Order: sequence, then structure tokens, then C-alpha cells
Amino acid sequence: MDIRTFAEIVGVSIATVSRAFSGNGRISPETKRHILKMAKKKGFTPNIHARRLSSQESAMLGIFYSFSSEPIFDYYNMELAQELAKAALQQGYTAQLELTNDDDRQEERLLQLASTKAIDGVILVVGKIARARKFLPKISHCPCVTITNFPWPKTIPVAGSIFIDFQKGIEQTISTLRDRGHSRIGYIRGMVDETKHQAYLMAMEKAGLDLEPSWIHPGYKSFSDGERAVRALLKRRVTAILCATDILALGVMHAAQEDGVCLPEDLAVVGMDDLAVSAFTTPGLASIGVPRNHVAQASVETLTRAIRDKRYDQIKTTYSQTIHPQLVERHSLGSLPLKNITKKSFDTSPKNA
Amino acid sequence: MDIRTFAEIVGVSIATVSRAFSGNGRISPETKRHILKMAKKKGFTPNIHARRLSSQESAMLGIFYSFSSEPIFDYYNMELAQELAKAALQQGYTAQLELTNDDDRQEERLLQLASTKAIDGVILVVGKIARARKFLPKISHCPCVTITNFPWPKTIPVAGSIFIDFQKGIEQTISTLRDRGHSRIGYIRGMVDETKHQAYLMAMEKAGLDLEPSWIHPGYKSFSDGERAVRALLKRRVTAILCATDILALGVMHAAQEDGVCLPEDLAVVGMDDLAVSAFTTPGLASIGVPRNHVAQASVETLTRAIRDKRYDQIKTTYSQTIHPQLVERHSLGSLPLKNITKKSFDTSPKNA
DNA sequence: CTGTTAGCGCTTTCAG
DNA sequence: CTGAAAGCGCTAACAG
Repeated sequence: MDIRTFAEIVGVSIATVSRAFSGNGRISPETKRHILKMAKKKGFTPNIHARRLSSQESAMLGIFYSFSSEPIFDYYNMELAQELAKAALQQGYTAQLELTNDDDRQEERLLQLASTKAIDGVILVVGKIARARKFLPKISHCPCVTITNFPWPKTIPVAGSIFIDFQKGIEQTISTLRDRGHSRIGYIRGMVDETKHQAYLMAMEKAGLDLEPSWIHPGYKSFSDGERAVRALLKRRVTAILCATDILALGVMHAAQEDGVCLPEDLAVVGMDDLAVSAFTTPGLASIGVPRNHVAQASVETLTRAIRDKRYDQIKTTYSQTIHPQLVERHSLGSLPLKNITKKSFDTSPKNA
Repeated sequence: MDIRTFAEIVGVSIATVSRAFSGNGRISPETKRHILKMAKKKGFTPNIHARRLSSQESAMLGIFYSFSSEPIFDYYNMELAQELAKAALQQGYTAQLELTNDDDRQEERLLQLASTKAIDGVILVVGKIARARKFLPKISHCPCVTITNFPWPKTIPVAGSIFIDFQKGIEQTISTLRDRGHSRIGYIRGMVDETKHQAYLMAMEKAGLDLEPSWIHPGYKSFSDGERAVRALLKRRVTAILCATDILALGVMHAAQEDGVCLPEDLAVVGMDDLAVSAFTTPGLASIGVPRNHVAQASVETLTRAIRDKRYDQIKTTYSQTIHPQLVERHSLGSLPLKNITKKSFDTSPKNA
């Protein structure tokens, strides 16, 4: 059924029907109620394409990320996407999750959606910045908020950027580990973790801990490398390992326990992200936890504000926000301080200031 | 830029431009190439809404599921959704993931999308059938494929249905456990697992194993109930537990190990679904694994075929498909047969035929 | 093979 | 507060 025939049935003009549904323009509450009631009764639903074509708005937020080689690597993105979808819903928007395995295709798609107003705004979870730098200018008319693990460069204009800054969390983790008697704390790098890596180095220094280069394991992709990483680090007599992601940490725990290493007695493990599943591993995985709901809400709010601002033709500014994940303590971190090991370890670890 | 001005720039009619992009209608390869090239150069992209409004097609598949109370419970749906998105992509469609926390809203949304052709078809992951029965008739014009853990009732017409039938997998699991010396095999029910539950009962019987009602733990929702479930079952001297989902199994493993129960020596655990994370728990979680990529491909293929059929006005039939998940063996299942425990257990377990 | 034209179903001034 | 009418940008016959 189309608006015209429906309007005829109700006995009003199509304009009135339109107003009843869109909420724009003046309409008496009475007729509005009547129209809505009749619509339900007669089964009329405004055509979404016609509406979007005409209004140049879609009430959709595009959310873009790429598939990984294995689903397990997508856990973080999936959980985040879900939170984004929730947050969008709360703001009266629907999330258009655009998952791709092909970057070119994704770019093309983004361009199409953005330039035809199929989405009102876009949230980009960007790992490597190279591509973004290239195509963001092409959709400059479409508000965009980025979510990154590094500070967003001011040279690339966006409506907003959410920076997930692990530095404090990493410092907190390292000093916690130190306070519990650890001095040989290794780090397993992720795929794109320059910022985290730096934070680790700095945290070790701040904690007054020495550091051997061999305690840092280069970034790796698949779990099969997990065993190698742990073994390599254990050979270096590391007593704790910080991992750039929870997924890496899962791999580490798995491999370590297979080798008969007791967690957390022989080895403390800490991940990053705090996936939902991390609370239920054995032992529970301590993690520097990204508050995904906050990230999601911040992104969506920033984005919707940008959309409104734009609609009212206001000046374009960038709203930046930094979010500081904090250490979530769980069993993999080892027993609480000072009780069992601390005294002993203060003797054992010669490097403590 | 709109098609008219672009057509003018290129020096052809708008119809020709349309043909160049849509692939429909006759057009010389030469002009087509030229138009496409110019489009890229001038930055013209066909308006997606106008196109859909006019063609009454969207190349979108709606995928509907509801958020759970906690993200961990959504793992299965998220992984499946991702596979569905992949499969859709391969067929030239885009997935519109519609995640909701409110069933009414979801229904409304589905109605809107379906009735205005915002989606060409819909894939429904349906747990409880009650609601579906009510609103499916309302979108009878929109091809729909369902994914369920029970056989789809013929009384509710759909374009296709994928039935994930755990029966064989459950039988396989029970008999494997029996062959490894287990006779007291418990079961933890899920939220909606009538079919699985029946299969368990039947499998126990087929395996010639006795069964006490107390070995079956009623379905539960949150992990906090996990401890209770395991403890209750362990009190019944159960030596193996089958769980209706991997998530339940994770909870069981976590609680058991916290209580000092050794896995798999003291207790074998098997889940269902085979989440990506299950391969990386400690011990690795054996699971009756849903081949999500097959499920996804089957659903999407069935759906796209239905869409085509409908377009060509063919007769409507229901394509049903049954998928049989199989046991994926991992450490939580216990050591391989006959080597260590079998002999002993044949003596110990009096109930073996 | 290409151009013309009549819609697709709604929003939004602009009158009244 | 409501109605009339002019688009929104494209597709799909129908001519040529």
C-alpha cells in the first residue's frame, strides 16, 4: 500500500500522513493518533527508500570493520560492534554493520553509502591509518568518528575520534605486577601495537624495572605461534607476561598449561581488551579492559551530534575523546599482594629500587 | 552529483548511464566502459535509495537476532552472523544485521524492512517459535529462511528452513564417552533445548546406559549458576557432563577447576556449538560443532534462490535442509579410548550391558 | 544499441 | 492545521 491510497482511505492528504509519521511539521495530535491507528489497522508502512530519497536522511550509522582470517580474531570487533549497535539504537539510529574481507570493496561500499546518504554517518574502527588517510577526504561530507589505539592525527579531519589509550592501564599493570614480586615481565606484541609497545617500555622504566630486549616477543598472528612465544619467554625466565590482546593471552595460557606450567604460580598472564570470555577461562584472565559500552556510547554520541550540527549548518569541529582502560584483576594475575610472595620476591629480585 | 548532470557531462542519456551501472538492458561494452571510467573520474555514484525505490530491490538480506543479557551469550549468534555476512557477500548481497534488545521493536522493524523492500529476504535465527508463528504471515511476500535447533513445522510457510540437528552428534558423543569408560554422564540443559534434551535421553538409552533424573540439570542462564550445576552433578558422582552449549561448558570447566576438580581426569566435559574460543580454553573444550560456514552458506543460498524464484514468479516451495553437527574431540573429553581407563571402568561401572 | 518518458513513494515548501 | 504540487534520483518499458 502506498501513501496515496492510504491517505485516501483515511480521508486526509498525503502530506498529513507524512507529517503523522515523520513528526515534522505541524499536525494536530488528534489526527496524528487517528492516522497512526488506521495505519496499524490497514497495515500501511511508509516506504523507507522513498522516505530516505526524499529527506536525504537515513537514520543509519555505518560501522565498518574487516573480517580476520579466523573468527577468534574478530571477537573484539564483534563485541564492540554489538555495543555500537546498542548505542545507536538508543539514539534512534540503526547500525549498518558493514563487514568485509576485501579492503577495496569496503572502501567502495563506504563511498557509495556515504555519498548517497545511505548512512548519515560512519564509525570506523581503524587499525592501520594508511588507507584511512587516503579515502577519508573522499567522504568529507559524511560525518565520521574513528576508534583507534593511537591518538588521531590532526592532519586528517574527522568529526570525532575516540582514542583508547592503554598507557595508564599498562603502567598500572606493570606496577601491580612489580608490587607482587615480579621483576621479569615480558611482553608479546600484537599486530598493530606501536602505542602499547611504547607504553610497556615506559611503564617498565617508571616501575624501576630492568628490561631485556628478549623479553619482548614480536607480534604474531596465529595461535600456533603461541607456544613458541611462551616457550621463548619462559626460557628467559620471565615470570609474568603482558599480551597486546586477550586473544594472545588465551593462546599463551593454553600453551603454557599444556607444557605443565602452572598459572599463575609459575607465570602471571595479563591480556588487553577484556573480552567477555576472559572472565570464564581457567584461570580467569586478568586484562586491561576496554569499556566497550563507554567507547560505543562515546562514539555514537559524538557522531550523532556531528550529524545534527551538520544539519543545522554549524561549524565543523573535531570532538576528541580519550578512554583509559583499567586493569581488571583475575586469577591469572596471581595472588593478592604482600601475602605470599612479596617479601620473598623483594629478596629475590635484585633490580628493585 | 545526480545521474542527469552526469549523463550530460558524458554526453549520453540517463538511461544509458543507468544501464552501465545496473548491468540490465543492452549497452555496448565500449560506452559502458567509458561511462564507468568517467564516473570514477568525476566521482559519480548512483543514489542507492533512488535505485532501490525504483527497482524494488535492495540486494540486502536481513539477519535478525536479539541481544542477550550478557555479551558472552551472544558469541554463537555473533559468529554465525559473521558467517552469514560472508556468505551473503559471496552471493552479491549485503547483510543487514538487525540486532535488537526489544522483541516488539524487532518485529516492527522486520515488518517495515520487508514490506518496503528494504531487504530482499530475511534470515531468522529463531529460538522460541511462538513469536515467529505470529508475525511470519505478515511478511509472507518476503522470502524467509529460518535457522533452528528443531524441525521447522510445516504449518508455518517459509521459503526455506535449516534445521541443525544435534541428535547424531549427541549419540556419537555419548557412545564415545561410554567407550572411554564413562557410564554416569550428566546433562546440563540450555534455555531452549527440548530437541537436544530428547536426543540425550535417547542416546543414553541407545548406548545401553542407565540414567538417573538427577543427572540432568535444569537449564540455567547465568554463570553464577554454573558452580551450582557442576557441584550438584558431581555429588551425583557423574564422571562426564554434556552441556547444551559451549558457554555452559565454559562455566562448568571454570567452576570445576576452581573447586580443584581435575579436567578431564575427574570429569569429562563436552559442549555444543564449537565456538571459535573453545579450541583455546584449558583444557581444550570438546564440542559438538555446528559448521557455521555451512549453515550460513546453506541459508544464504536457499534464500537467494527463493528471491530469484520469486522474481521469476515461480512456484513457491520450501527448501528444507538438515545439518548434523559432529563431535570435535579435544582434551576436555579425556584420553583416547581403551588405553588407560576402559578396562578398569568396565569393571567399575555395573550398568554396562 | 540508445533516448524518452512515466513512474517508484515520500518530504517539503508554499498557499490557504 | 491541512492540502497541492514540485521534486528526490533512478529504473524500465517503449520507441526509435
